[in-house]
Amino acid sequence: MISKKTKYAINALVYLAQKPSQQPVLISEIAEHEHIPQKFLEAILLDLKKDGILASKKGKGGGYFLLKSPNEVNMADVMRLFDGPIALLPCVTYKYYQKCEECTDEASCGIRSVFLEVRNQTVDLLKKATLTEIIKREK
Amino acid sequence: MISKKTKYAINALVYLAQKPSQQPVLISEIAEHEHIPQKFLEAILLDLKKDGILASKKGKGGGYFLLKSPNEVNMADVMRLFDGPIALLPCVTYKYYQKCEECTDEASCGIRSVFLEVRNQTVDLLKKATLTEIIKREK
DNA sequence: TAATACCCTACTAAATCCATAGGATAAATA
DNA sequence: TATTTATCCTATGGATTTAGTAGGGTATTA
Repeated sequence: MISKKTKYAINALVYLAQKPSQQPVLISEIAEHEHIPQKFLEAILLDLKKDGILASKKGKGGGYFLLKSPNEVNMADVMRLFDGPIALLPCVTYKYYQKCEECTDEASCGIRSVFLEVRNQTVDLLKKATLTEIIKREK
Repeated sequence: MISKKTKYAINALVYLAQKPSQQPVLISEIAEHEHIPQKFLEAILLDLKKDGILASKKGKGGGYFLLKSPNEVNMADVMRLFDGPIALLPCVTYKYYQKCEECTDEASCGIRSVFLEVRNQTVDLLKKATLTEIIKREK
């Protein structure tokens, strides 16, 4: 299961992607419309900003807006940002790789082979799932 | 990521599947060979027994052995037993289904559509991943 | 300069994970 | 029948993660 944080992030991003580009949207507006606790959402949007997906404007007339193009933002990246690796085993992840102590030969491990396949298929689907794609599917 | 519990369960099952059928194997032997804390393994094997995958024999000459055939035991079932649903969202799982509060029309939800696809593909792969299949891949 | 709205740190309740401890129960054997 | 063997069962605990809340700081703009 993905965390609520990731789910909220996706909801917020889909919402922002449907607004006129570069136009700041209030945190409170997103929070209310998407039913997300506002203070919690603040932290989420900040993370998305630090990652370069969103940008913000302070003061009156401020808010958050998409920095990246909606077809550049995919679910694999968002999930990794908040929940870490997508793989189900540490030995089939690239960035967070960790060897299994019990494993003598990784290349011939049948368990690893299965979970590597699962990971690759999942990452593939999630990379194709951009904001543009999600919005397209709403119709 | 799957829990250590699930990983240990899979390791133990693969080990047992390679032993002569119906022949009891000591918890201590599995624990040592697969580098699993013995007391922790006890609880895991008990769960597998309650689920009908394993059977046990008490007393001298006792131990655990596979009750189901190795080609009937798949990774989807094992993962569900210990970690719960495989799906990444509560609204795309069958047994543990839960509606998203914010969702007005599930059928047209683009996010759900994506994660339903991921779930189906994953479950498909994991169902094909039986003990027989895993052992076959070791070679 | 005052209002607005994002930014930052710290804290917490609850749940989950990964075990460990200690004994109860059942089966085989001498 | 007593003893050994090995599974079965209950309770407990530390560490980490999750899902927030509280409260104020800082920058921008009208």
